[in-house]
Amino acid sequence: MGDVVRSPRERYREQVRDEIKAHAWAQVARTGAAALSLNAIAREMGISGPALYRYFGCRDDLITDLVLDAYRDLSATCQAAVAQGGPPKARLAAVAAALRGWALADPHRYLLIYGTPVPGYQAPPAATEAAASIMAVLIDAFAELGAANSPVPEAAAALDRHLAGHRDWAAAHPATADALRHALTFWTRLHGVISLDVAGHFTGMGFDPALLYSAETDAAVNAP
Amino acid sequence: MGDVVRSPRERYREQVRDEIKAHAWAQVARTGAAALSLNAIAREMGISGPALYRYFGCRDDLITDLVLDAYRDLSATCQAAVAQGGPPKARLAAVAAALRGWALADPHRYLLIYGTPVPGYQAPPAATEAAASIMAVLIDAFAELGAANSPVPEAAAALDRHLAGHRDWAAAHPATADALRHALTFWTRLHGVISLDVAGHFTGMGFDPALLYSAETDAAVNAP
DNA sequence: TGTACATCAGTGAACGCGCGTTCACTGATGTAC
DNA sequence: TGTACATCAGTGAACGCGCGTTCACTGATGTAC
Repeated sequence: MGDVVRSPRERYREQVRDEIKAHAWAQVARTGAAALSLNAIAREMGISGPALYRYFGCRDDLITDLVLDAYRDLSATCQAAVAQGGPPKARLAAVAAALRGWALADPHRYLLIYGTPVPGYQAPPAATEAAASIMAVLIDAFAELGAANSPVPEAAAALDRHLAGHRDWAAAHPATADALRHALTFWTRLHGVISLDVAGHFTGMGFDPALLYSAETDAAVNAP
Repeated sequence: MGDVVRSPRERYREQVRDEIKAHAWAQVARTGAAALSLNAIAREMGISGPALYRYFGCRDDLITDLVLDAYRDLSATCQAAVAQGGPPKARLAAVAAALRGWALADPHRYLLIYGTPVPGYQAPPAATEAAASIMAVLIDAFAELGAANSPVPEAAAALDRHLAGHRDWAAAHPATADALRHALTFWTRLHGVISLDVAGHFTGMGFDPALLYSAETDAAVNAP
């Protein structure tokens, strides 16, 4: 409140900020975040380089904004997918599909948050929190799903015992270690397929990554 | 043959090439491959920048050399792990352990080949072949292991049917689609854990990635 | 409603930096007679 | 064994480029009386 009514100047500022970010995203999509250049953005916008400093303190501030926007957008996408309702397994499948769709729509945006860290750039704490909120969606769904009936292999059971005492990342969640393990596994397996796909490591192999992704989603949802 | 006896000059050339590459690796380890600089390497070596052009045609040639060396080294590491003998499952577990050890020993080396592509750099065909030789190790092991007894879920069965007709990447292998699927799954799952680990996405979460890795290795080896 | 003042977006010049790459050269090392 | 020549590693100057960032400024927009 209070900022609901904005002066024309404030509206204008926000507009230009958004335009800068739009060009930044286009540049990230083209060459990746490491090559992001303030001068290039200014050139594309038809303004001088120093003008950008009215809107962002420095290059890293811009990147931080992009990172946070990406996290927020992905988090919202996952939450929207899970909110479609239905049984837990269907909702998890929906999250998986949404995640892949989001990643393929703009590979460099996915790589910006989950790929090789940008050299010299340190992500802010808010990014970690945003990442945690994405995990929370998964934890909730697996918690509702409950443990599988099939016996848990020893390696997985060992992980469960460990997670029971090492759950800082899910401190706010009352979920069982079983749910935490499933959420972690879901995340790493889907990331495994997506990141190799997005980095081009499947090209030339001649199979359809979508089918591999489906199989992995299914396996992660139904894992013991 | 013929190049077994080398002139002092040839020996010297090779020595300097190796030294350049050693410094290049150190730089990659420090800041990643995208930031690799010929001038910086020359400076570290106490020679002038242009001197490097006696050894590498251009910056991309150096990167290509690093990429190929990384693939070759990883391939040899996996082959050595598999060659330790024992039943297929034990050998696959050995490969998994070797892979993680190799990645953690030099995270940026792993990211150089499996991470976000270096902007503007196109990997040579030889790199794809090297990558295929790593997959071959996995395919062989799973082929020897044979299909699991447990029933195959529908999503996995669908992938099997697809792979039976889309196996360009394993054209040289007589392995069943089942073995191909297991090899793919093994690769993507382990990559999922390793890449998130190496990119620092587990830091602050408070659990031990090694246990997650063990559980995933176990699940991939014993998958239906 | 009109005037005086404050705010602030954007400019253009400049700084210092590091990059990849070329070029003509020097001087040491190796080769052939 | 000694001399003449060819090879070739490495140098230093230079090219053009783009980067992030600062600074003093102009001129338009908004605010207060």
